[in-house]
Formats: sequence, structure tokens, C-alpha cells
Amino acid sequence: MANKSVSDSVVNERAQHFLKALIERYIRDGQPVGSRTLAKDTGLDLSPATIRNVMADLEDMGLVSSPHTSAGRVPTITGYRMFIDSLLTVQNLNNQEVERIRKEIMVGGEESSDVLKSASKLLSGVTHMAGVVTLTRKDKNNFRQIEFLPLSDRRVLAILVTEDGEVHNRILHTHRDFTRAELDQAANFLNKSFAGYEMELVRQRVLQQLNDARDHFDQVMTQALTMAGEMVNASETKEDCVIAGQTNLMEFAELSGLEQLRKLFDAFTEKREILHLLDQFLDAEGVQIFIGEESGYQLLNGCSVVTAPYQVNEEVVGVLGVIGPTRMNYERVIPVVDITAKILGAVLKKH
Amino acid sequence: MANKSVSDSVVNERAQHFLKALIERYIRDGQPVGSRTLAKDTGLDLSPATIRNVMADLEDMGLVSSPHTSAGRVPTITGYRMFIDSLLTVQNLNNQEVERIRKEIMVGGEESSDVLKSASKLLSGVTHMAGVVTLTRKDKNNFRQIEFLPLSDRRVLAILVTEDGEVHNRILHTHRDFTRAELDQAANFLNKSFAGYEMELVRQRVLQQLNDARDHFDQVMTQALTMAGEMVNASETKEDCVIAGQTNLMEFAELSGLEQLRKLFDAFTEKREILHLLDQFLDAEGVQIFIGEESGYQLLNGCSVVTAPYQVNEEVVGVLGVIGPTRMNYERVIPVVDITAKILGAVLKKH
DNA sequence: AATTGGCACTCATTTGGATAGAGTGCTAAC
DNA sequence: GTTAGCACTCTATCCAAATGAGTGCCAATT
Repeated sequence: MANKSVSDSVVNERAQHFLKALIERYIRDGQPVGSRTLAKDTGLDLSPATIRNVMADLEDMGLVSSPHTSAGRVPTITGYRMFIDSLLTVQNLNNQEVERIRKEIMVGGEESSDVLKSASKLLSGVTHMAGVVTLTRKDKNNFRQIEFLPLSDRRVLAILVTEDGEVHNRILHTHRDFTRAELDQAANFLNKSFAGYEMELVRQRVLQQLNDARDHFDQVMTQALTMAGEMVNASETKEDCVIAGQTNLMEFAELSGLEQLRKLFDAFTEKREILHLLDQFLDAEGVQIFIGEESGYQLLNGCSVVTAPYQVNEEVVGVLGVIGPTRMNYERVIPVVDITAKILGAVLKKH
Repeated sequence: MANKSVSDSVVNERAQHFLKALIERYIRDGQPVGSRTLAKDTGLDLSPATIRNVMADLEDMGLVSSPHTSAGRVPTITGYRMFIDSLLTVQNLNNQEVERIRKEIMVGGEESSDVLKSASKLLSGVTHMAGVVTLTRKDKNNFRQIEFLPLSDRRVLAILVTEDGEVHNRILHTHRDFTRAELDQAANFLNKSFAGYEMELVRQRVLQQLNDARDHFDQVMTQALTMAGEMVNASETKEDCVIAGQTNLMEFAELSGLEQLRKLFDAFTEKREILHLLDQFLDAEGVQIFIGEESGYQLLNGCSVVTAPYQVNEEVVGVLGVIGPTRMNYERVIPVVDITAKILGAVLKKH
């Protein structure tokens, strides 16, 4: 028994080597790989027959499977998982490549939204897959200023500016017309009271003041508070997500046919599903990889997602990554995602 | 000779009938239609042989062609053109459908950008193709108000509001820091001077004042004018275009294979090409149809574009339409595009 | 005990030919 | 002018055989 366990682990070590070779090969060619090819591929000088034995073991362990009797083997999900978790050899990018990424990310100005777009395009360009960058509305966002502009017909345009320079605007419907002066007064009041405060705090205060002391203020102030409340709430909901290069996925029509691809595309335009998915990786540290089937979203079957959160001033503000076929070149994609996250963080910090 | 010409035109009348039947059939099934099917399809009681003769004539005229000897006939581009120009019988939508469109377009609020999005989604939904709506920045847009907010580090956030409630914001880099008071002063000046003026006029005036009397104003004013100039220019460039339902095109994989489709998708995300194309139809009146191959853009091969400009207060402000395979159901698509344009115009006017 | 060569077997893919079917063009008859 | 009939041309389909990649297992080898 002890003996068997020892021999097992020995076998496993070599078996893992084969598993690695097999997956690397499969990633390159996309076709089931047989014992003969594998024999040539790996450095060890073994005959196909030996390999077949090992492969049978691997199949028993559920790491590979064969589509049919006389095809080679194909990695299973668990096979991929093991490959990714323990036997991946990531090649680090050389300085030249890092520099190129840095440059690419800077083109198109340093507006934060532009940078995100560049990053997304970059990811899709370099990896030939779909690049995604999300920016979580950081809750530590501070209130800077609010302005109201009267429109016709009892509508007021409210403009809310936060400390990071984001501008939100929204048309509010009021129950009576306000003059410019009234609105200015209201805005002044709000600006004096709340400038510099954290957004969440502002909301709480506004609600509190509304409830506590509805009578202490005149009608204009009440209205102003109501509007401010609406604004603050609304500005919370918006979430940003930039995606580039979906069409790259077309090359991999393997993704179980057109219908599957179509659904994925629809998800891309809807974005929300993707966002929800990526949110899970916000807390994680470093590059995370996950394989479509593991997610429950069966629309990602055949896909993998490689993500990394990026941070500005020690704080995670978003996550970025690529979505592509499970059969993707992880050894290359991983460092790219990793570096891009770091560079993106650095660029945003400078700003 | 005269005889022949008369007989020609007689033949042509009937031939056109056949052409129409053929194209309608081809649009339904997507397959070359032969003489037998056509014989049954058309009301006239003629034998396939007769039809074959007519078809031969049509082929001579370049209106149809056969993919190979023993396939039926398929309409050519010129065939489509004739069909569209002269022998189309558009079915008008019944009131119920019109009402549904009106409702659909109103969901999601009456913000103009929301309405455009709804319209685009609607078009794609009803026609099962890609819906496009563009909004040309109307030059008659009037200046309402400008505000400047100081950011850190010699940057100023400028907010420009136009009479129609559009808000543009932009970060400007200045050569020194300005205080809040200075900026307010500048904004006040600009607002007093230009409120209500047409945008183009504002730009001219700004430039003029800058040149004419650089010395009459203090430095703040000069700076303000410069910034205003930048803003006005910038706000011109932005153009809006909403597209929905590209994935519907996937059903028509006929579009000469995947590569073609992929290019089309890329064009959709780039949007600019599409915009440029649609701009051509701004001046036209009513529903315009044009067939991919006619455009010069060979990326639209196999596609047709059905567009209609829509107008608010007698003035054309944008164009909308659908893009789909040349083999589309024009008799249904045309009235949908037509009505949608009218409704969209009406909805925007109300607002 | 691990490795290997050999062999039978399986199964997907390819190949080639035969066939059916759809459709045309032409000609002669109506 | 219209039609029926016929020969002809393609394409698509089907089937059977050949191909070939690959496995699994067993017996021989190291």
C-alpha cells in the first residue's frame, strides 16, 4: 500500500509532464493529440506504447478524455485546472514588450476613460481575444460641486461634479418652475454644506436633513435636497466597462458553433453579465484564471477568463482581463494581463 | 422595328411581373428559383417552358443570373435595383403596429439619447437586422451656459450646456492656476455675452474678439475666450450613432462567409465608416435604399441599407435605418423604417 | 517492474462512383 | 406566342470501400 502510493506519486510526476506537453500541444493545434505526436513532442525518449499507458492513467484520473475511440486525447476541465494551477511555465515579457505596452496605453490622451479604452484595445490586440476593462465606481469618490440649470417646463438640469473630475448630468422633473436665482441659491447651499465629503456620506446627510428638519428650510432648499438626493443615487448606479476586440473571438468558431458565439456576442453588448462576472475577481489578488464551465454561466462554455485587478494608490479600483477560448495560450496571456494591470495602475496614479 | 419595340414593351411588362415574383420568392427562401416554382408562384397560368424563355430574356438584360447551368435564377444587383425602384408593393403597417412602435420608442424615458437607443433597438428587433440611428449635431444648436471648475494642477473642467439640454464637458489645460472667483467671473462674462446665440456664431464671435481686442481684456478674459473657443470646437466634433442588433446579422451567414461578417462587425464597432455612409442620406428625402455593391465600400457586399432621415420642426436632424442582407424583406422593412423615422421625429419634437 | 513491439480493432474522414433531381435550352408541334 | 418533349448539364446525395490515425492489450524484452 505504502509502496503503491510511492509509485503512484512517481508516475504522477511523469504523468504531469505528459499532461503539460499534451495541453501545450492541444493549445497550439486545437486537435486531439495522440500518443505518437506526444512521444515526439516531449524530450523523453519513450515509445508511443508507453505513452498510451500513461494516457490511460490520465484518463482514469479524469484529466484528459478522448472524443472517440480512435482520436487522440483532449484535456478536460479538471485537466486544464491542474495545468493552470500547478504546471504552467509563464514566460516573462522582455523589457521591450513592456515598454511597448506602456506606450500603447498612453496614446490617446490621459483622460481616464481614454486610458481604459486603450488598455482594452491593447489587451485584445496583443492576445487576439476580447479585452475587457472595468472601472468600479470607487465609493470613496468625493462630492465637489453641484449646479442646477433651469430648463423649460419644470425641468432642471443638474450637474454633479466629483473630485476626480467625473461629471454626471441628469434632467430632474420638479413640481414647479424655479428661477435661476433660486437654483443658484440652492446649489450654493449644497456646495457649501457638502464640498469634499464622501459621496456615501453626502447621501446619508441629505436624507437625514430632509427627514430631521423639513420645516427649518424653505421650499427651495427642500427641493434642492431632494434633487441632490436623486442625483447622488443616480450617480451610484453607473458602472463603466470597456470591451474591445470581440471579433477576434470569431476566429475560434470552435466555440461550439454559431449559436453559442452569437449568445456570447449578445452578452458583450449587454455588458451587464460580463460585469457581474468580473466583479467576483475584484477581491482576488494577482492574476486569476477561470474556466467557463466552472462558472455556472453556461454561456461561457468553451471560454476562459483571465483577469487581474489593478490598483491606484494601494487601492483596487477595477479589474481587467481577456476572454477567449479555453484553448488559449495561457503562458503568454497571463504575463500580458499581469503587466497591463500594473501599468494601467501606474498610469492612472500619475494622473 | 416599331412593331418590335411595341412587342418588347409588352414582353417587358410581363417580364417585370416575373422578376418581381422571382425576387420575392428568392427573398423568402434564399435559394435560386427555377421555372417550375415560378410557374406555380405567379397567378398567370403559364407553363415552365414559357417562363424559361422569359427568364432567358431577363438574363440577357442582366437582371437575373444563374449560379450554374442547372440551378434556378438569382436576382442580380441591377435586378434588385429595378425591383426596389419600380415594382415594389409596400404593405402599410396597420394602426396596431404603428401604436406598438410608438410605445416601444417611448420606454426608457424621454432623454434624447435614450430615445435614440430605443429606436435603434426597435428597428433591430422588428426587422431582425442591425438597426442604426444617427444624430447629427445640429448646427443650429444654441449656446446656453458655460461653467468652469478649477481642478488641481492647472487644469480646468469646462462644462458647456446647450439649449437642448446637452451637456459637454472637457478638461482644459491652462498655463497657470485660476481661482474659483476668476473662473466664475470669466464664465459670467461668457454667459452674458453669448447666451442664446447659435453655436457657430458664438465661435466666430469668440475668435473675432480674441483677435480684435486682445489688449482690451485682462488675462482672465483672454483665457476664458480661448477656453470657450476650445470647447465650442470640441463640441462640434462629437457625433452620435447608436447601433443595435448586430448579432442578428449572424443568422445570415450567407454573407459570403465568416471573414466578411467579421469585417462588417469590426466596422460596426468602429462606427465611423457607417456614419460616413449614412451621412450621404441626410439630404435625401423619404426612404432610401441602397445596395452594398453600389457603394464602393466592398465591405458591404451582400448587404443593403434602408434609411430614412427624420426631422424635428421641419428640419432634418439625423438619419436612421437598418443594415441587412441584400436579400431582405423590403416590403416590410421599408414601412417600418419610414414610420419609425416619423415617430422618432414626433417624439423628439414633443420633448 | 517498467518498457516496448506487434497486432487486432474502432471509428472518423476521405474517396470515388453511381444515382437522382432540378433545371436549362432547344426544337418541333400546336 | 405558347407549349410539350427531349437531351444535356450540373449539383447534391448516398453508399461502399479505402485510408489512416489512434487505441488497448498481450507477450516479449530489458
